[in-house]
Amino acid sequence: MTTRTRFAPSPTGFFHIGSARTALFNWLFARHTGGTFVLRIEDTDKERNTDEALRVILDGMRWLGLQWDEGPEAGGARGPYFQSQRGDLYRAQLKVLADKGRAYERDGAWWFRLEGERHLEFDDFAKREVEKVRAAPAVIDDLVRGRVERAEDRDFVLFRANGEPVFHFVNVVDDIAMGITHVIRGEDHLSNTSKHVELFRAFGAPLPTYAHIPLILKTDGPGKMSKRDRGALVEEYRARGYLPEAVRNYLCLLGWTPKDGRTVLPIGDIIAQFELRDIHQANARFDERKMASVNQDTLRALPPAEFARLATARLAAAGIAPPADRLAPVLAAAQPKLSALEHLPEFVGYFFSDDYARSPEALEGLSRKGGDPAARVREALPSLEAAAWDAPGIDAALAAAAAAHGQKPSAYMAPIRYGVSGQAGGPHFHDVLALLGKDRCLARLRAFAA
RNA sequence: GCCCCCUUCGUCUAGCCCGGUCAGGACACCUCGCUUUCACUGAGGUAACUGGGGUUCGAAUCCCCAAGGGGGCGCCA
Repeated sequence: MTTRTRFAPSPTGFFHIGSARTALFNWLFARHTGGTFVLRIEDTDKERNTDEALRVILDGMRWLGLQWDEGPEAGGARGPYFQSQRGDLYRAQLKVLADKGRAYERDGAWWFRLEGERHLEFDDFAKREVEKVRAAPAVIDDLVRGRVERAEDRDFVLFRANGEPVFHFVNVVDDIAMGITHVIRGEDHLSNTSKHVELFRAFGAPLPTYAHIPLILKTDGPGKMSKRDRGALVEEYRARGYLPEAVRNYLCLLGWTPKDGRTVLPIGDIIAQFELRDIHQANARFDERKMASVNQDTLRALPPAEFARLATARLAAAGIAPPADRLAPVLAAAQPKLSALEHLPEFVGYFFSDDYARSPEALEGLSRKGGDPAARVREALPSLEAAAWDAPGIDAALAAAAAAHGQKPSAYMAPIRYGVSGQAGGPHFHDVLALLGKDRCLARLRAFAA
């Protein structure tokens, strides 16, 4: 039997990192098993569904490289893939349940009828007397959680009085109609799964295999990641210049661990190793620093041509667009030292303009550990002016200045770097000086020392 | 209030199923090295089995209880 998984987002205008991870695990499992990955849009709540909201999801999925086999803009034999277009099916399936005596109308809405002894009881949560049912517990054989039993104890709504079907109903009807074999979703759905099992059984349909994956929690503070948390939205990483394969790689690490012990690895290797049984049971806390570290490693490992392509676009967006022949050597020097594309403009901007920003924090740090940076530059200037402008020549100049003023040669490097770039860090010292050229370096150093 | 899930370094985790290792790795942090900066790199270091009972010669690992964390309980998805 070929596997069929699905990701069924509701277009809210955001692509939450937790949703992306759910989509990712469904995609990974489909790819691992050679199955089909379906994208279904749960847009039953008409109020807040817009084209832009849909785009956020589709663009985000494609950006992460999670191409779906069936769904919007991909087609497929089990469509349409928008729930807003499947109303006839839902009404027909409601009638099926009604004919079996498992659905009934009350207060203008249609309800699912549980099987079991009924009685009235005061409900502490609803704060009123309600009709409870002693139904047999639904049994879920979850690939991640193991055997879970939970009993529903109240009839629940299938169709609202306004004629719209509710999530639990459309979700199950579609999963049956679309032949979904594995339901991989967040643990927040585990308690609701008993409703879904009741529906599958009422329809006489076989249960899919369930895998409820752990949630992603806030970095600090209580609860799961929410839209308002920093780093919670896929589109945020895209805007900041994160590499999609790095974001995807990090997401794999929340709730799953590669068997080979690597943390940064190609997606093909992840697909080959990915098993639902290996998904963790405990919730994972989001760590932006580790994500940044994965992004950094991925960035450094990029083929230089690919790095150059992305870097050029990033710089252009910041208004820095030098000719390719001037840019290429700078980018070659920058790639091994850069932590994120996001920082590229200030990392290399001073190569292309004399109007660059000086970092006050960098100056403060320099002064704190090395004395007066301008004084060091004044000491080094005469020998630099006489130096041959290559690494040995500059080293000799620094050594001469050091000998004359009772300093270590290294004491001059940070002040000189700051003098020519306004930064505390950057490409290798010698690369910076060579790429800027002697004249520009000396001019900047004189200005700084004055 | 009721129900469900979970519990190893600050964080992500390996180990747990099939009891016996100085409880391993990664990120972060700290220290030192690279006559010489750096968002680089190398070498070290700090740091964890939630608690209590039980079974056992022996428990992170098996069982029970408690506590803590998370989720669900809607005519939202």
